Amino acid sequence: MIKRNPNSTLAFALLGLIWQEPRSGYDLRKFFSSTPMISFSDSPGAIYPALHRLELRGLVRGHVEERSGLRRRRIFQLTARGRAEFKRWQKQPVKRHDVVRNLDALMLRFAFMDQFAEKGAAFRFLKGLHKELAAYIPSLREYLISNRDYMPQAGRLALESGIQGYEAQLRWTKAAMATYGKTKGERR
Amino acid sequence: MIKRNPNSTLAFALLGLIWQEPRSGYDLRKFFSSTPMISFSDSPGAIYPALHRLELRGLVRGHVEERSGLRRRRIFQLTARGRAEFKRWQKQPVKRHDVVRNLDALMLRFAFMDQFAEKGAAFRFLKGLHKELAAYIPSLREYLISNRDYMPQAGRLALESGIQGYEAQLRWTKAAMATYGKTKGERR
DNA sequence: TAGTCCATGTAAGATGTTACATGATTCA
DNA sequence: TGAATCATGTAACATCTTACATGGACTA
Repeated sequence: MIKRNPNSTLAFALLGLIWQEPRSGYDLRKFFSSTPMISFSDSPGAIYPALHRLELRGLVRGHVEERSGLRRRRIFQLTARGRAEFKRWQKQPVKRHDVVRNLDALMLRFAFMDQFAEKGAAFRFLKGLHKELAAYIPSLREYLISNRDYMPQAGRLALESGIQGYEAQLRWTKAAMATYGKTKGERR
Repeated sequence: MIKRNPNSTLAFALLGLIWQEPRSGYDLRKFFSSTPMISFSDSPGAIYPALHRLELRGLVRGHVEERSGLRRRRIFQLTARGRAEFKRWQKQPVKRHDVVRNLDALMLRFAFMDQFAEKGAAFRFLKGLHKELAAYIPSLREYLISNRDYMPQAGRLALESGIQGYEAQLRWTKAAMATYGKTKGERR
């Protein structure tokens, strides 16, 4: 029977890394702890159960590596199902909800975009992200203007921090689109 | 017996809002869904259980509002323990771990800073945040420089997005410190 | 009377955190 | 021999998500 649970952000991070090259749980933990993907937990209590779930769902397959010395490692690879599921995740349209609640997951999706998604997916993703940011930022600005006088100073500043963060993201999005436009001769 | 569980980010958001003024679960849900705090879930399945936990732990107290018509509301107030717990949370030092894994919670802490924390806490918070950002950003830059050539293009771009987000946060932090310096005559 | 808003709640289920446990190998 | 590193795992616990349930009052 097919499990109908949506995979977590961690699950997709694992799938993406394993697709890049087969890796063990330990490899993945080390990757998280020693690269900017440090924003993911490298705790064994998160990673090993997540890998087992992926295996149960048929998205990865692990096999024990034979080697002398050292404790045996289980190396995981993506299955065809795993690759399909990852692609499905990558090509979902960018929703406001993602921008508001889950920007990190969105950027994770993008990070693997030109390795595993179809041609043009990265550019489409950026266009969608641009659209949602360009719609969301003014609504935050309007809230600030209307409520300035009723908000405590720190609250006001905190909101400005959020707005400026989204504005930086918007600038990045434009620059990234230009990159793809140039590199791939993509047109709107 | 005293419960030793750390409260969640949502729990502290609820405590801060209830401290501002007594509110019902419904008030809190509406606040989340209609302001930039939309980044919190307004789902009843998150909010009502969280309020019950806070009450169990003695951090809030709810009482049923008497009124004709409409269904009764339970209005919550902070207890002395709730206020103490919130202050304790606010004055924790800024750690790199917070910057890397939980920047949103950090900004929530700041958002209530000049209402409920002691004088000078906001400025100290900003100094700590500045220090951690100024230390973390170069380590991301160095990773990018060392690994540029081995990273896929989208991965590189995603990392740049993260760096630029942190840089925007750093600029904001400096500007906010200047605000407090001016307003309060605070000195380093 | 049907729909919408006010208002609070629970149930099932998955995921994540922290802490603990274990065992092999290498190196000082 | 003790410490560090490689390597995988489990247990307890809390929290969150989604979906469902309920019921009063207002209004078109």
